[in-house]
Amino acid sequence: MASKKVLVVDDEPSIREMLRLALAISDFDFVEAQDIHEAYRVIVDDAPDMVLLDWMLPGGSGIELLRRLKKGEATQSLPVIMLTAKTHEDNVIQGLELGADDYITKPFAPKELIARIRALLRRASSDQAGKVLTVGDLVLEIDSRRVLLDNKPLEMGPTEFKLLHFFMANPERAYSRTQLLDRVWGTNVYVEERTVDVHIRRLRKALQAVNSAYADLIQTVRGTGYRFSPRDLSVL
Amino acid sequence: MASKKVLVVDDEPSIREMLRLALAISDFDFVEAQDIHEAYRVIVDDAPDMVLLDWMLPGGSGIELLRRLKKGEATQSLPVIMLTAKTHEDNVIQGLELGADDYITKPFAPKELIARIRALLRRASSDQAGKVLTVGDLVLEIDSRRVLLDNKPLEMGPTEFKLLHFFMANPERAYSRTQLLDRVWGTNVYVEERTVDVHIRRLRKALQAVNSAYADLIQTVRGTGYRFSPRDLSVL
DNA sequence: ACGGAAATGTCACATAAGTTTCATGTAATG
DNA sequence: CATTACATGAAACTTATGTGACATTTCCGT
Repeated sequence: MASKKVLVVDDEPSIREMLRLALAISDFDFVEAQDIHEAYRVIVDDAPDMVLLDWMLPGGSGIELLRRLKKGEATQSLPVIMLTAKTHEDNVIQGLELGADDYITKPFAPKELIARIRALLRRASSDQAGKVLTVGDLVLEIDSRRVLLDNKPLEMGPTEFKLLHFFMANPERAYSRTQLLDRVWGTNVYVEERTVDVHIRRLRKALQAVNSAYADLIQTVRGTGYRFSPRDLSVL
Repeated sequence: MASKKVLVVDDEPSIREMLRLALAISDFDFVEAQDIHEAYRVIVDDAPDMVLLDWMLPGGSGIELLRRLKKGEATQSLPVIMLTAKTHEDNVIQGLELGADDYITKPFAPKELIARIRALLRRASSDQAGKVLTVGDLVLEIDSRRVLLDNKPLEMGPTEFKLLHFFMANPERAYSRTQLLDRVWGTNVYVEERTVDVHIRRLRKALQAVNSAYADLIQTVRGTGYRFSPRDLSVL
């Protein structure tokens, strides 16, 4: 299973390093940012599964980032745990009101932090359970791990399933091969970029086998990568 | 006998810890949740045999969870004991009306709690008696511990029976080997994941021996685990 | 307590399925 | 057209699952 990716936002390199280690031991993927600006960029580009957010940051407090995240459609359900100093209890309240999911006061035991992260990710993924993604007559069932087109099951391998899942969850946007590798294959996997092409082809093939109109959902964006575009589906 | 699994839903870590101990002493399995969201997820994923539900919870009172459980087909018969503060007697009435099976007011003696849990589980398991699960011509009789296909008895060991029972109660969903071990073998059992394969094979073999079409009910979901899917049964 | 049947879990090997890379063909771009 | 990027088929490889056999344990009847 691809491990979950945690974004750590803290201006102290030493703290980031400590967290990197703690997370690595528990088999989490790790990305980092020193300020909220960088953090936002990482969230958009790397799509972490959750955020560990320090409250005291130079150049815009964590609260600002949190507010921004909760405003955005795509980011509002991203789980956030805040890291606060013990003294600022009012920040905690403010943070929770703004939609942080949990908080932990510094200094903290890595073990506890990991436990909280696990709990939070579990909670978050249970929101996914029972969910079904739909585009026209194309249905992707997460629970049963199946894809149906016109009520007929589609044959595809695990990678194609993940790829389609990603596309259906992120339509109408072009992704580079590198981005796809990062987000579908997982971080720190190293394969040729061209491999993506092959899986795209297999996915198209699977769709085409049942209903050829649906193969066009996956569009090549020359010089960039690929895009999943329900908008252009003539059948709809 | 696999011990019964009790889910404790309480936001106080200290109370969860106390209950964990009390339950461990009496040889119950234990799972926990801090809020109703997490609780629901645990119910779906870990299938506890009953729930100890605190009434006062942040982010959605216990009443909400209870309502949700009673609405769901699969969860409505799950036994629930509520934990309430002495002062809120009206909550008790409301809870019982909604379908809680029993209540106990805090503070309580662990001994009494255990007694109530035992009583409730006894009651609940006798409700199960006489029940029969059916998929097409496949009939599983819970109390006689028998399986019939086309009116002919199927030969299988207890583990295969439990496995089939679980599948028939939870169709159309892919389960990992780990999940199956958790839910069919029981918590804190330590066996190889691949053991599941062997039992799956024995179960398929038993089905095939009588009616080969039914062997396809148990599908391999490569990279994930297995799925029981009546939907694809051509005979229906 | 004892022997034997039944059930279980583990292993080793066979087979199947899926993935990546590569070589080559084809289409877009300026 | 020359160039670049993408599509595609197939080989080489990797990984996951199926399967039979066996050692061990559990359960019974004696």
